[in-house]
Amino acid sequence: MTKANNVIMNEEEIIHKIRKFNRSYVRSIGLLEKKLLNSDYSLTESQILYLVNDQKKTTATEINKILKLDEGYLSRIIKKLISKSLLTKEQSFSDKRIFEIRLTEKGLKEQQKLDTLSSDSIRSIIAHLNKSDQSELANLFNRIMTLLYKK
Amino acid sequence: MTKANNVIMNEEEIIHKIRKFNRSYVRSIGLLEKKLLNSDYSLTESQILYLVNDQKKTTATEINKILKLDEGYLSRIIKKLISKSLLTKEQSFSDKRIFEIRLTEKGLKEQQKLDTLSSDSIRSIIAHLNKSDQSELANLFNRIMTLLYKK
DNA sequence: GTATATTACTTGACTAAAGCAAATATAATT
DNA sequence: AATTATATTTGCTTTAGTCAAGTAATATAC
Repeated sequence: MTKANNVIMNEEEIIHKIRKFNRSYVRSIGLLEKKLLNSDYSLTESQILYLVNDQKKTTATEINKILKLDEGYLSRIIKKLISKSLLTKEQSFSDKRIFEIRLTEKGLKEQQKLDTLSSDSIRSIIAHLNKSDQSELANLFNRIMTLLYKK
Repeated sequence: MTKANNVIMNEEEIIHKIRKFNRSYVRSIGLLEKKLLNSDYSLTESQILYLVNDQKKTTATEINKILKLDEGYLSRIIKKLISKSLLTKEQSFSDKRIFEIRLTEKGLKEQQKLDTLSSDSIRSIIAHLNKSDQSELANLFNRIMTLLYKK
């Protein structure tokens, strides 16, 4: 794996570099997402479809542990996606407060379509790099994930 | 600098890793921003203040080359920030279509406050890492910037 | 040099996104 | 059995963002 060089930076410099990255990267990803979701689904809707697909069976509360939306707002979005026949909602037998949410066939197709669009948009931002640089990039992202989130 | 290892991945895997990063990282940064801007300024407003400070003197058009907002919306936000005495707007002498935008003293103070909050929020996500890992992290972000944007 | 097009910005009217608080239903706790 | 907590929904409001038309100044084309 990528080996760290051991030049210790001061905290200010570290934070500055991260923030600089955030400004460029988060902005460019944001613009890409906006463009590519144009215009069938909102970003939030597509995130919900992604999560439901990822978890196969889920609930509003589960989704909201990740997305942290307003509960009423989430409830309405789910309702909307059900009305478009992308999701189903079924009351749990063992706990009737809970409603299990799943993708329909149509929902799965739509989510796969969104997935492809999202992959395409990433492809476009790495297209100018050769294979070796692209692989390095993936390793860099991966290493950041490890540092930030695996503990 | 960080040395690439030369294992070439296939494109699918590369894109998968980048998207995985995006989901975690962009989401966590988004949540942080939301929390910390609570609640004096919107994210867009604070971005505008950041840009005006960065560029010292700018225009709506310049800002929008970066933020790509609706022009009418931007116009209104600027108006709002002027009404809060954070910005000034002055018609250019050489081209009277153009209005030069600057931070006021108060605007500068507010932007510095936001800047501090933003730095604090980054500090909080790297706090669990030792100095060496923090430096590595900054280098990783920096290297990504180079790969993606410098060409 | 005047008509036409373009640029920079603004305004009005609107839709979409998101937040807040109260309400309903069920389950868990005391 | 009464109280508290969880999961979701609804009504109402605010904030964010879009669209199209409009004004003013400048640049370009004939």
